[in-house]
Amino acid sequence: MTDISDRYDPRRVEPHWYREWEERGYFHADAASPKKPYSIVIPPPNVTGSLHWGHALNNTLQDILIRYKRMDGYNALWLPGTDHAGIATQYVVERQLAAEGKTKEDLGREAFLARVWKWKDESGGIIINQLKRLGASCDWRRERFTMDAGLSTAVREVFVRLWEEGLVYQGDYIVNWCPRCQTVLSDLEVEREERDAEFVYIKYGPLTLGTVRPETKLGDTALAVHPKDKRYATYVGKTLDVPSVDGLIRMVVVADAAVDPRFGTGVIKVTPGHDPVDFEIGRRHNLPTRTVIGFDGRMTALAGRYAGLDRFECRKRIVEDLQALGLIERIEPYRHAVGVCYRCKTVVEPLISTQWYVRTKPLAEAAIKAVRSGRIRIVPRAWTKTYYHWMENIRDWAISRQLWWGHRIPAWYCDAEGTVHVSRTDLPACPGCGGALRQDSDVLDTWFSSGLWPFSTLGWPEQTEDLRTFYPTACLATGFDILFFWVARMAMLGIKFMGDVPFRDVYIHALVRDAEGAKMSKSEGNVADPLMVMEKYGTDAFRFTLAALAAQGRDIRMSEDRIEGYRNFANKIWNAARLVLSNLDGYDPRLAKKGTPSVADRWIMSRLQATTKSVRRALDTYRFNDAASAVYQFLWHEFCDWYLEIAKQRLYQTVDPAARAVTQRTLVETLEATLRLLHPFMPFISEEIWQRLPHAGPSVMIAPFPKARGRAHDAAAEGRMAAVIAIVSGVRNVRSESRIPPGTELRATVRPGAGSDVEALREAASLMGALARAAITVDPAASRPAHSAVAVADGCEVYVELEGVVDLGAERQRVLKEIDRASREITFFEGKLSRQDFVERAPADVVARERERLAATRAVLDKLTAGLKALE
RNA sequence: GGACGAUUAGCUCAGUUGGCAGAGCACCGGCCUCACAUGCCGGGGGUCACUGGUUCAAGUCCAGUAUCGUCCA
Repeated sequence: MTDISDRYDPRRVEPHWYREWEERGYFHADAASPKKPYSIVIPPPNVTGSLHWGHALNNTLQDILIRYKRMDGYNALWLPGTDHAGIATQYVVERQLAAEGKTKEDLGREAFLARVWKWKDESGGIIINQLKRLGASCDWRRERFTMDAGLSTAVREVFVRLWEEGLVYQGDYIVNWCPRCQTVLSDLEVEREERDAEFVYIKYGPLTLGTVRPETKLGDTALAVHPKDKRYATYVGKTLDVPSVDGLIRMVVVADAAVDPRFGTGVIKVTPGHDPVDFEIGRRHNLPTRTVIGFDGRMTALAGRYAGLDRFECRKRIVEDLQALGLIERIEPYRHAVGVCYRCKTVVEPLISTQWYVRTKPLAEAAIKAVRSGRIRIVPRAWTKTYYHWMENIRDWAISRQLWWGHRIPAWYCDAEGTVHVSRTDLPACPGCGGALRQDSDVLDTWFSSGLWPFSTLGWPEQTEDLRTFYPTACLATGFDILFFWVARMAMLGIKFMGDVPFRDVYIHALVRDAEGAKMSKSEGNVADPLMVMEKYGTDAFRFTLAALAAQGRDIRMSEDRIEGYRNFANKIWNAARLVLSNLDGYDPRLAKKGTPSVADRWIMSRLQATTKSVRRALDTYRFNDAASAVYQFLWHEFCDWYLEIAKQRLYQTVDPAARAVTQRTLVETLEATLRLLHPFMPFISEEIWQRLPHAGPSVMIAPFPKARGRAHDAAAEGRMAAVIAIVSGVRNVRSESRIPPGTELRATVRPGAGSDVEALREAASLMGALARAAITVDPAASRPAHSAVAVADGCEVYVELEGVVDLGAERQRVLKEIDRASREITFFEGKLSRQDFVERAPADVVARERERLAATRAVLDKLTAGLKALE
């Protein structure tokens, strides 16, 4: 391995291993395997999408889980796929057509759909290759698309069964309409955007009210006030003739609790045709509806002389006309959030239209129960509240979309009979009269098919082996932004159609933001392409960064500094491996059996066990950052900083071949096991190095994940190493603070403390000396040499001779600093222990611990004080 | 207006059951020591937003205040 560079180059390593794993079939899960199943379905990215930071985080975490479980002996399935993304995909192709000067109507439905499929086959699913670049160990043989034949069958089956049970219905309701996309949007597809507007106070006879939408005045059918509002009580139930743009109009005044008496004047106009709240008020009071704005965003014939005007143009005209008539009291600037289409940002127009709905209440009840009973676990717990809140206030789900691209609604109309027929199979003729049928022209909301994803992808409605083995899935990992869009719907539909929850755990992770905290978004232009970042720093560093940041509550602020740090970590591992590999000449495992492990050998093995335990516990509870930092800490600050330095001493100084072999074995075994711990986080570098080390099996990817053995904690070795580390650090500290050049060889004497193991210290003396660059002797009877510094380490006194080499003033400063620190601690402990309450009421072990600490710190102080005197 | 969340080192953030405040980066000092300068050694740095309360003990539990954020009206 000495032939390879001292810089780790991920570009030379990564593409190779991914291909290898895939070709060897490691990603594939066998439904017939006797192993315990562990399955995850991917949140399907849009087929139009390309990898952004959110995907990168989401899929890295899933890959960590699945690689961990696969290594740990589970039959691990990660099922990938994409989503047909109705509006987005149709929009992409429509834009292409527009560039050719054509519209989808020019092509006709069938030709247009053919065009979309062509686009999908040629340009869709870029993200799949990007996921591979990320190292995602998905079972690509099971890749699915929401418009696949099988999934389409599932969609129809679900629609028909819901219809048969009365859970799907058609109705005239107020919907969110996008005049540009010419489709209805679900509540969730409407985004809020802050915009400046005018709050116009209009006189309605004796009353005045404020509105930001004066154009809807033409659709007013009532005025409303709060029932308890005394100011207007006399008007309630009265009919007023109020002057308006076209003379007097007749308005009834109703009382409704939906009115906020503190907002504006406390009076609102009611426009049931163009406002969701007004729509509800209208139903409660049997008010008529006037639709004055059409699906094209222009005023309808009912708008009289305003007919044909764009709704915003009309707003201006109405205000002008009202002003001319003296009907405007005043106009105030107003900033508010308007609903816009999540896709094209056009202001959404609430309109009444006929749509298909899912009756969600009965489905939601079961989904709530699943979480309450613990059948579904939401992690972190805090999100359960949000889930309940949404589920308990759920509104019926508008599932029809006026698009062409998607699952066409399986409903046929017989115009002759005036009947509707919903069917699993295409209907050629009316089952009643045999006459011609017309299929509903709408398609279903994309989330309708996504809601079936955890079981439709496994073959449902067929009772497949995959379904039996892998449903319910173990975990669903997602950002909180689609908790309602998707997670809630999967829960409802999974329970309904599978009779069991679709997943046991829902792990909600943060959203990725840029270093300034802004949401990463293409329109903001603040996005560093994650693929460029992977290219620059390596996929492993990129993934490790995401894992290390994953714990953060709601946001992750991404910064390149952090990624660079983990790139350095990868390089560190690489170089540690180079050191190990270059010292394996003549390594004979049989010879190692004849040797005895040193304290350092036992220590690093013990630390490895502790690390293994931490990593497992962290991964089992979705604490990815804890897992990542446990590996990082161990590998860098224990294995590299201490063990490798010690091992070098033993390898270069020891003549005993058995001892040398033991060291080699410890190096190999520790590094090998650590690479297995690291693999889920950094799959590529771990494989590359693992392959070069002595190992069992064909790939680290399918090697067993390390297990923590119960009795592996070696307290004796850890105690002895703690002393070594403390003494070496003590000498180094003296050197540094006293400005002694690193090259100067020091002389130091260790006087063991009361509880020290003198023999162990003697054994470690030369080792400590090498690490501290000092000649160290251990002498229980030592007295302080003149002109020496004293360090107190693990109860021992360490005298460092400063004869000639040193600035005594600096040394005095150092000791004074230590004395100050110890004194402050003593004050703290004394204060605590002097309180009667503490001693009497705190648990005995806590009190005892504090007493021990006080005694130990006092001993340190005594030694330091003596040391200071000796410097005078 | 309502709900939820946040406020800890210069920055970005951890801190699981209350028991001596942590990491990474940045900073300061010293080192090209035979794996690594993408490195090594040493070091400084915090009234845990504020005010009360519970407790022997509060960053952690409770109430309120302030500022910021997200979602919903």
